[in-house]
Amino acid sequence: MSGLAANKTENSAGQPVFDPPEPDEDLDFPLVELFFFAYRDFIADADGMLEEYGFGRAHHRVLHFVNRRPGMVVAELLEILRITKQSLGPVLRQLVESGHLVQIAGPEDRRQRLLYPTQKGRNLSIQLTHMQSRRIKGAIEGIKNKDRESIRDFLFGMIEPEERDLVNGLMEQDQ
Amino acid sequence: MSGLAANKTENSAGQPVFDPPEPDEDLDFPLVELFFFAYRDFIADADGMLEEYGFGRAHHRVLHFVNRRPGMVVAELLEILRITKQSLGPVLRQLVESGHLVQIAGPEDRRQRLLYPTQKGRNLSIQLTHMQSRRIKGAIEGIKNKDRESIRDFLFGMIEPEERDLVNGLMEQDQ
DNA sequence: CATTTAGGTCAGGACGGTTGACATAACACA
DNA sequence: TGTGTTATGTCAACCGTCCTGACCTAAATG
Repeated sequence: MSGLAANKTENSAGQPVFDPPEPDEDLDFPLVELFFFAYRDFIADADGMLEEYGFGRAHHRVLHFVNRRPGMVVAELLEILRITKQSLGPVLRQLVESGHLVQIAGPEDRRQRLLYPTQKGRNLSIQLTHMQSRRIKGAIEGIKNKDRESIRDFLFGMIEPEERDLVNGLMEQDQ
Repeated sequence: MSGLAANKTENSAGQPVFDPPEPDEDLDFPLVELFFFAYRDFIADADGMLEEYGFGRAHHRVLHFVNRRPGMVVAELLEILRITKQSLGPVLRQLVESGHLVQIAGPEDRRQRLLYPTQKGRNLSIQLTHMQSRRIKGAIEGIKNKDRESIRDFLFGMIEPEERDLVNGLMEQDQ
């Protein structure tokens, strides 16, 4: 009974089983899967380092964006991360307790809590970004026509159109 | 007290606060962030459709790889997904109960449970991949020199080197 | 003064993962 | 035959990261 080979359609228990999908110009399996694997390994770089501090990916994201935008208020952070304040709460508290971030009352609106990295938080964030940048740099060096612009345009094109202004705002400090 | 502007280093409660990181050739903030946002929106496409079935991302990944490799055994799936069998268990059971997958005893080694999609499972997987492929296609169309090869090489270069053979094996059916 | 806003917190729950321990069926081998 | 190993499944306990709902304080706003 070798009838279940991948190229034969077969029946079992009344349930039909099927061959692998045919190649289709609108089914780009290779790029879909490469994106999945690439992101998995891209994020794994940082996971190990974060583990040493007892941090997870949520801490990483908060640390990253506070370093990118020192003085950010909590509401801005919630908007970027698209999570609720109840979910941000513990993460923020741990980062403050561990001395990676500080919260300072807003100079004009004292209800606000401006978020700043400490030197410790800045160092960790830079280390994490450094690891990820090295992987990106290595990947760009591996392609035929070393075209950083194309990669940037491609990734930007992957972002939901309505989101692009928000992301562009975040990027305005660099090109 | 407007001394907390982003370009001034300041002290508060004994904790130093800092300026945004300087541009650095080994700190590619734009691409790091674009990768984050791109993956977020790439994955969000599928989430809505999955929600209608009460499925999450774990179901998506299982459904995808079983469709790509019909007849895959459980151990192979665990290796690709890098999760434990305890964590796969409920996901697999739900997909079988909902009629998206079937499990068939291996014809040679009857301990094995060969995984096959049903027509229902195949349809859903193709729908999901179609959405994601359209986003990728749109992103490639948006770049200057429409070079699919470069994108593929870039994403492949992002994958952990020791993992590349495994991923290449998965891709061998297409170019 | 009343209302709204920024932020924090408590309670309860869901999902998706983990480790450890154990069970079952089937294969492999001496 | 028996013994050990392999493929898979399951029970229990736990963790991280999200959620909703409800409620609170302090400060700004009218």
